Amino acid sequence: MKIGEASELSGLPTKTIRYYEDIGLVRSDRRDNGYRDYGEAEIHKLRFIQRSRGLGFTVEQCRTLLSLYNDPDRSSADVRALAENHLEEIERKIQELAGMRSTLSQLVSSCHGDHRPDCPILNDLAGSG
Amino acid sequence: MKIGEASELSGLPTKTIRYYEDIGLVRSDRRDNGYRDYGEAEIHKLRFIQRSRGLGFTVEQCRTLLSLYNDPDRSSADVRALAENHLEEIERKIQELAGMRSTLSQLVSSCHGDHRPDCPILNDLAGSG
DNA sequence: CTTAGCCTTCCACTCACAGGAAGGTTATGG
DNA sequence: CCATAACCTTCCTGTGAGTGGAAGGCTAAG
Repeated sequence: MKIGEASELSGLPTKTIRYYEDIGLVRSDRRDNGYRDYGEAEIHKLRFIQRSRGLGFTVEQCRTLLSLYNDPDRSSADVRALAENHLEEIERKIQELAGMRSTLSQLVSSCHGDHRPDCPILNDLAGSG
Repeated sequence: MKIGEASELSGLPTKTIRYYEDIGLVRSDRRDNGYRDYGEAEIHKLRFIQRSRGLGFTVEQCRTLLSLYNDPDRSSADVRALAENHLEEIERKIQELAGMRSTLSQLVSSCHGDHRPDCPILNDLAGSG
């Protein structure tokens, strides 16, 4: 199967699949004409990565997850630890964004938003609040 | 005042201040020895940027905010529109992260996390769920 | 025979800096 | 007078995770 079909089946852009090959995350066979050729196993791998990325794991974490997936002697504790770390990271980001949202929504609602130049948002950013 | 003190007063690393100068966001005078020299006005500007960045505005949005701040004929509606757009962006990111958190925390709690290789997290990523 | 739609490689760009090398300046201490 | 430390300068490279585009090869259909 050519890269276009692999793209459709995996949900990843062809550019991204080539990039993953560049960084050694996946591989591909080649046909005589130089085209990449994918089998079921690689598609499976690509979908695995697509799902992992969709949960916000970094590409390096995906690499680790893949190697854990392919290691029959892994312990589920290792996988869980990785996922827990990532979950904490997500939690941290949400907290940070929630703080911004809180401040910003206050500022937005305190700004009348008309043709006049007076603006509490700018006043706050300027430190006069 | 030299860049080190400007850094302390603004809360921005010296590297960042030089970068902002590179991209034309701020400026600085120079002493005879080539050192950057900052006055009150530039410090004020740096703090303005620091606060704006802290609320998650992009550097380009900071540039716009600064020019609005310096424009006596601005309308507060323009500022508010910018802030509202940004607020929506933040909301979107929070939603995305919350979705990840939801899925991930379910997966983490369904994984026993011991020495055995069987792992619901990997099973899910592999699409067998 | 040409056109469209695939595919290839390679290079540059994104964003917002951070790290580090190589070297100049200045304050302090002996 | 000299050494040393703590500043400062410019310039180059790297980050993460791709995206965009150029220049060119392959192939099926009309």
